[in-house]
Amino acid sequence: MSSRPIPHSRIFVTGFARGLSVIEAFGAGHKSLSVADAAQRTGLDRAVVRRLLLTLAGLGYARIDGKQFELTGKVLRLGYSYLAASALDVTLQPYLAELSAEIGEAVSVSVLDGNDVVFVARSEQPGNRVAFVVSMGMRLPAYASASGRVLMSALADSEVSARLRGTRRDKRTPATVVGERELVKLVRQARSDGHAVSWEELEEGLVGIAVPLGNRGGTMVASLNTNTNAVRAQARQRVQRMLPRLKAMARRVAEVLP
Amino acid sequence: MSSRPIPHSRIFVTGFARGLSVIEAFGAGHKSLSVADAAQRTGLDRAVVRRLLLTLAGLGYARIDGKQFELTGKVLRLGYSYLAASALDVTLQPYLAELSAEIGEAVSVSVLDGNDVVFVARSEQPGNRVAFVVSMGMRLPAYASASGRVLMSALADSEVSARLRGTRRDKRTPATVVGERELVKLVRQARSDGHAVSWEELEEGLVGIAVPLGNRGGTMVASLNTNTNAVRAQARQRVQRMLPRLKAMARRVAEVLP
DNA sequence: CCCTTTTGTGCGCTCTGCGCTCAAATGAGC
DNA sequence: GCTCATTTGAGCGCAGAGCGCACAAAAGGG
Repeated sequence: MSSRPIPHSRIFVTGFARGLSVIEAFGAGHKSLSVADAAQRTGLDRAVVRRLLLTLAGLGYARIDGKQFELTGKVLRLGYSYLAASALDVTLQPYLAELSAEIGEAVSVSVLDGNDVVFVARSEQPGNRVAFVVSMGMRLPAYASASGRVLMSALADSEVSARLRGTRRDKRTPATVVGERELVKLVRQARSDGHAVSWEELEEGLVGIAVPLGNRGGTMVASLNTNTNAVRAQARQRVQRMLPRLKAMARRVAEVLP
Repeated sequence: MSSRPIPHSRIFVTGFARGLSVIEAFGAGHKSLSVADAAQRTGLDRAVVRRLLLTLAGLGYARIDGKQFELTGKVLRLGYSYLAASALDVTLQPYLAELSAEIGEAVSVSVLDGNDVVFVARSEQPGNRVAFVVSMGMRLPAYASASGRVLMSALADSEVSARLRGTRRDKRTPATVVGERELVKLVRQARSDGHAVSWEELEEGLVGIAVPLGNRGGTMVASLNTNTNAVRAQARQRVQRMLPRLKAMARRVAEVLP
């Protein structure tokens, strides 16, 4: 006679949904959780959480240490399913490497998840020539990053406003734009320019440059971005030199994206 | 009268386990799956898979496009739970940046998952000074990488043998060691040396260097690694110069790891 | 040492979700 | 365009999975 949150839609596997929420209950500052901790964080009954955690442990996604549960590296496979699936990572790597070498800065590819930009591929050019892929997972707030504005430019203005309204917008640096109307205008700008540049809005000294990555059909699937340093001399000219190269690469990549 | 794989252990949430296997059914070359595809790949009944996929979609982890399902960026949150939780990423970042600057090469931290080494943190030093974290997810075969050997050195020899036997060991370069006995010996070597070096075993021209990262209690929690180029002159001396710095940093880091 | 609070777990009952089934859609062949 | 074959979507009755109560066992607190 207690909780009846979902009226059993008959096509919804409650146990699965609850399990996923348990995985997400881990996170910053919650490396290990006891059954009771996890129950509190998810709002589920302790017995339920216990079964779910033991299931995770049984499958190797978690480890039991006394009464504390910890996720194992295996959970990365779940996220990896997405990355490997959206062949972005693998398909794009040679292009990213080439572009990175050309412009002398690390380049990356990101997609939109809610109000965050999520990085899914990256290539760096660290003086040393051994190409080494490390990708995935990092999140940035969409409103304050060039890539976020490019990605949001694929949405309708009303949707952009709605998302902005639903996000905490911190003034991360003095230059960060946080006003909803202003941001919508910047997204519109990105739409018509076919690129976005963010000057020290995310971090002092950091300039973000992003262009949309479309497929042959012309639908935007991701954003191609790079950064440069605002404090070095001639940052402006540098950005102006980089932009056409990013766009040229985006055009080439469009041919190979499904 | 069909499948009865698990006799209901009473603490195992089947729906959850099956759901996770559905997520993993996506992956390289399987960006989008129909209900039937996913059913075949997981070996589950179509009706079951359909419910699970619809559940994923309902929660925003998947998107429906006609009869094809696709994972969304939200699944990265699941893996991210692990990364954020194992504060490795955040805690280590300043140390990694310092080390990377000191030795002039990208450095990274990895953990063991089964037979793979998984990267969980990284810092690069790409000429530009803007520190930018991109981490997570990349996998390498443990047997052929320095970090893998260091990480396996925390296991008992018998366990190492067992894992090696259960892995396909390709000769990725002429230098790759693939013999089980030889590899066990190398792991033992890593254990007594407190480090491992892999000369062009993973990729031609690439030298991997790894040391264990322990916590105060002395239990190994990860591996700290870097790479250098085998073809540049004096690679050997360079490795000899880098090793003590890696070890010194590992000692410092041990103080801050839980 | 007793009492309070927190945590772990057994177990009966109900409601979930399984997987049979059939219907609808798709498409192949003529 | 019609028929047949095949694939996909859903309804529904039944059984047993898993819910959550309630008790037990630790873990403090005074």
